[in-house]
Amino acid sequence: MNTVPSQETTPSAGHWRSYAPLDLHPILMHAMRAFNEQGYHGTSVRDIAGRVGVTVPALYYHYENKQALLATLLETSIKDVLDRCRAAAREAGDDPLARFCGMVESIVLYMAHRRQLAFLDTEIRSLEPQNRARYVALRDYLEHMLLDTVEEGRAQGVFTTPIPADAVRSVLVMCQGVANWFREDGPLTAEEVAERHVLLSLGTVGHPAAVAGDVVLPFPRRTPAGRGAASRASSG
Amino acid sequence: MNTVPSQETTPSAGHWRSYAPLDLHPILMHAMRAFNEQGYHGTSVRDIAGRVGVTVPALYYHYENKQALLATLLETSIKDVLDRCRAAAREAGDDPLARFCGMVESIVLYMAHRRQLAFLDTEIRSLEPQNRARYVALRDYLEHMLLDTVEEGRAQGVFTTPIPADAVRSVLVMCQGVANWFREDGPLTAEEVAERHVLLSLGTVGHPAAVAGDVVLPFPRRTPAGRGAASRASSG
DNA sequence: GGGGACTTACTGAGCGTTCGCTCAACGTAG
DNA sequence: CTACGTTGAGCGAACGCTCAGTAAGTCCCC
Repeated sequence: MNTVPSQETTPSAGHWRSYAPLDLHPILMHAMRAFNEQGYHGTSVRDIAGRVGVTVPALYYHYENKQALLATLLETSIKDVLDRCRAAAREAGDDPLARFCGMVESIVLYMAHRRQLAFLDTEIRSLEPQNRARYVALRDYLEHMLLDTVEEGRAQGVFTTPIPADAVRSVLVMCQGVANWFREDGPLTAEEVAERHVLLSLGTVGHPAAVAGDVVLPFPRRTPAGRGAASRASSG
Repeated sequence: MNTVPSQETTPSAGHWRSYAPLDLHPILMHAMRAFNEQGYHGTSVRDIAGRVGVTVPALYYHYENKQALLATLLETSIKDVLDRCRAAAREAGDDPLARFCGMVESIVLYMAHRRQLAFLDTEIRSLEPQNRARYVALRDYLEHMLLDTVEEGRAQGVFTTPIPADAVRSVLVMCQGVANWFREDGPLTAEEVAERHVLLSLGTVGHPAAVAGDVVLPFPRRTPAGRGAASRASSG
């Protein structure tokens, strides 16, 4: 069966910014939560079944095994980021600066809105080689997309970093990091976090205007300053 | 017993840059490797004992339980980073720019030279609340140190980021990220990676000179360009 | 519209294995 | 003779997973 969320693939403009409540098969939903709280190996099949409110065999009726749960979740997740990032890039057109900003925004929005799915990235180690290979290939593709944009921007003099590959990896790492600390009830909305990370990322790839302070992004805040990192809780 | 590495705390200048081969009690060493490869819950006590070449009870003679192995490893690790980072900051003196660069360099050097220890950071979730609290407190202290420096630099006009707290968190995330992908046999040495991350971090906190290209760091390379991310292997 | 064939979603029981951990006993070095 | 470091044997509990079986629905044929 492997019922998967409808994936929200309507092609309307800016659709990559909109997030309906996560709609996963109940088994996947509870597996995701359990894996987040206890990790893959720390979660038993009985635990997942218990959360769902069914027996263990019912779970095996829907999914081949425990591994398939994780693989399905991770693949669902990376494909959604990739789709949204591609949509953002398409919408931004050919200008490397706009593309870069759109891609970073889309990725960070995902990390915040789909935090629990995105956080499972820490569990790739628990994927069997074949599943991991598929996942890593998709993640590499995302990195490749971003790197192409940065290198084009560099050719046009928009980005000044002498080390685009390292810059892109760092940008992705810090975007991914959002899934580690973002909390819905924190001081910043997902949109604000995305905006801030666009600015930070521009600095990382060396966009002079951003660093000189010439790029003025609106920073609507729910708290006056910025220091309070909401819940620093180091992870699940 | 809980034999712990000699910690290399000689107070000579720049000592935070030097890394002797990791010298851990064999049990800790093999536990570290196993946790890296399979995660905490994915590793059995029997597996660790087997790697060490002793029986299970021998292991329990030296460490209270499996949890103590992880807690000891993580605490050893974070304390070492903290010591080195403090030493780097002390050596840099009062100038915020120099302090910031030194601290970032020291952290990245640690992530590369002590990759296997640093990578265990992904296992904090498996720490019991008490152990986790201690670990997180130390990590927060590190973040606080860096934030103070950045805010002082901001007051002096050295850093222009309007969001220092977010910038610092991002910098730390991207430093920590080094432990995920760095390989000793990759195209870059630990020192080169540290240097590059100093530059990237300067961009992230908005150091204008870095982004304008005025800060020229030497970039000795083992490979001509930079794109090749060595082994991207997503994790352990 | 009644009935056989088939499917979907699920259950209780339990398989064999492995888990973290313990205990009594042992050789050896000081 | 004592303390240290280790061992073989094994505890109870939990693990991932499978089995045979069943209630309820859907389908199409006549």
